[in-house]
Amino acid sequence: MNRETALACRTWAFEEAKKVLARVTKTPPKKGYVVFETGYGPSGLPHIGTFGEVCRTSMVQLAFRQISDIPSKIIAFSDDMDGLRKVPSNVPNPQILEENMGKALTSIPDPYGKYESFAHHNNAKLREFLDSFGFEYEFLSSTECYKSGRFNDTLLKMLQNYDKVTKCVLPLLGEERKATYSPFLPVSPKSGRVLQVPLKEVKPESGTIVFEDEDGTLTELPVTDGNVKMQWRPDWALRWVALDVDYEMAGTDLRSSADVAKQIVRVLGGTPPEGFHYELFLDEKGEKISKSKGNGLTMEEWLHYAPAESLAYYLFQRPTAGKKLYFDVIPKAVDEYIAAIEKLPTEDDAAKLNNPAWYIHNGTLPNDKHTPVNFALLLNLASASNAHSKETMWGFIKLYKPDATPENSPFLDQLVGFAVRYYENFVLPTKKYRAADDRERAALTALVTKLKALPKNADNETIQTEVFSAGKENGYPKEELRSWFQAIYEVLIGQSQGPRFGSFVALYGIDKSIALIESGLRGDFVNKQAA
RNA sequence: GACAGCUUAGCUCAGCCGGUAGAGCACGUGACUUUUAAUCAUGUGGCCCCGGGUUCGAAUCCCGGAGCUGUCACCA
Repeated sequence: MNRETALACRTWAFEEAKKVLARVTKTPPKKGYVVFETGYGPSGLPHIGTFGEVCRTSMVQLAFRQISDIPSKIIAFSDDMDGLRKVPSNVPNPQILEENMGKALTSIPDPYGKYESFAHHNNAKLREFLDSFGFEYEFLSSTECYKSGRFNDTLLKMLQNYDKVTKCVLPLLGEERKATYSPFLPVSPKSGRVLQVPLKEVKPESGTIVFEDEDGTLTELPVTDGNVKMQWRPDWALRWVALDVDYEMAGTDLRSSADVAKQIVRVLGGTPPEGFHYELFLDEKGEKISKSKGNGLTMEEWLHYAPAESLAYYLFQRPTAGKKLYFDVIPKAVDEYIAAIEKLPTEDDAAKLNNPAWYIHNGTLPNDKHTPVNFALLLNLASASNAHSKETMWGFIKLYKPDATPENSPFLDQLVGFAVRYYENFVLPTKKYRAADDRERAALTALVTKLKALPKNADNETIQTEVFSAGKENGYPKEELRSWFQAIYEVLIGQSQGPRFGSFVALYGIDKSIALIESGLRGDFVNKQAA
């Protein structure tokens, strides 16, 4: 990739990368590489926000690689020394967590019983999650950073600037909290809990703080080596300085806190990282997605109905705009991704840099994402054809694209699986069967007779002809044939529209189709629906 | 109240370092099909939120305003 071309690109990812380039051009990083950080709170499991942040940060890193030779890495930082404040609802053995309230997450036994601590469990889940998408990153544990002494120098600097640091945070706090606020949270040597207590004394010269422990004893602890954790805003600044972070993006909800953290970095004589604030996800009505309300889509739901690449595509689109995240955006994202991927090989470098697919595939041309059929078509096909299996779907696909097979179009095969799920979860529940009236009953009965007379391997057209004549011979004049077919769908499939019925029978199987019609005549579907 | 984002076709949105307004869906028409769905072709449809400014020229830049949405206790 030509550097000039890359520098001319104006997508948000390149604009971000250029900010980083300007930063390291001004003061080259002493560590010899550029650090992109993403943060993660391990009291819960990874979710779409986690994915979005790492995904987007990776895109900025990719852009940066096009405009600079300085090596770079992404750090996934886990805040696993935070005290546990709330027992998550979806965890087994909640009493274990209950008993360890307030302790650092890495000091609490794993309620799943698999890892050495609750945080280790959640960290493992995070890594598993990130790895499953192929992200490249270096994992860092807050606890390890504190305990190993990696943060010591910066912690001492924080202590020397205790008043200034505190002053940065105070304007953001409510009156009550202001009174007791301290940027340092001592870990009680007795209970192991991370304490939110006012400090009795701050001793920069000895590198210690004095506070009243839970049992009332006056205790003095060094701020170094994991004896003390920093409250989250200074904590953020702490690792920006200690790890010399060059870039970190954050949601707009953290804007003011990020600004405070930046101030603290300056107090310590550092340069705050570059970064921008992405907007939060909204639901269909433009309201904020929250777990308690249960509105909007979860990451699992998205991945249940569409490939991860489509989600990455969606996340690439204007991160600074609030994005509505609900089911209907998925098919569009999938199809736009498909269109992008099809276009990519034909584009010159400048155009590639404007193509989301380039970012999604880390600047490479994937050769296994081709599909001759788009997702919208598959969704329609699944609903129309009553498809419960990929095989049925493939039968219909072959009518349109005779050359396509699951073997030569694995990505399409994957999409077919998603379309079937969509059908089963969204369309099936809305089906409304009705009973056949007398004319329909006569025609359907005639159809059964005709189908029984056909050879097992009769083709679409032959069957279609029989369907047609069954209607014609049983009271449907030519101009009413439309309602004959409509009746077939309403009685047998529970929809007013369906596939070409001859094709349907050929694929579904003549015997099975006969059984289906007989069930319909008996009223099985209507009864089942009533029950 | 402070700050941020959004406001462009019926819907969802793209475009924005200024140069005759775009896509998908929906809708209309046609082709194909012994019905429908699908597919293909084609078409209708915009005071680009309002007002001002800069400019030969503004959806795009600047100023002012309106509406919608979000964030701003504690915790992280």
